[in-house]
Amino acid sequence: MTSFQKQVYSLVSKVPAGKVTTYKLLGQALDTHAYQAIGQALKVNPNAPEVPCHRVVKSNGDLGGYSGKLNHSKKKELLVKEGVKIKRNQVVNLSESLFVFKYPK
DNA sequence: TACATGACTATCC
DNA sequence: GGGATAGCCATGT
Repeated sequence: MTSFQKQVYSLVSKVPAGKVTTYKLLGQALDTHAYQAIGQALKVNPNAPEVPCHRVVKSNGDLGGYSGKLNHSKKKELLVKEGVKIKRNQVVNLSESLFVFKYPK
């Protein structure tokens, strides 16, 4: 496990239930632009329950691939149950459900 | 070391 | 609003 992944997992695990974050925000929190690398870190996520990767969406509110192309549509319903409104693989009130990291900088 | 890949983002049409 | 293109960074071969 790389230190980069640790940072990603650490941040994602900080996202409270009913909230979501974006790859871009994570990038900001990590002070990097490795959005894709973040996605990859999550896809090889060894700590599935610890790291709620289903709470990470794309910057435009789209769910991305973790529950879209992949057969994980159940996670979408889980988000809805947690309070996040989802409409056709996309977060409805992104601004409302968006969790912003208060990172030092 | 160099090239290819991807759960992305921003921009242009 | 939707599709195509280019730029990004971390990983794996």
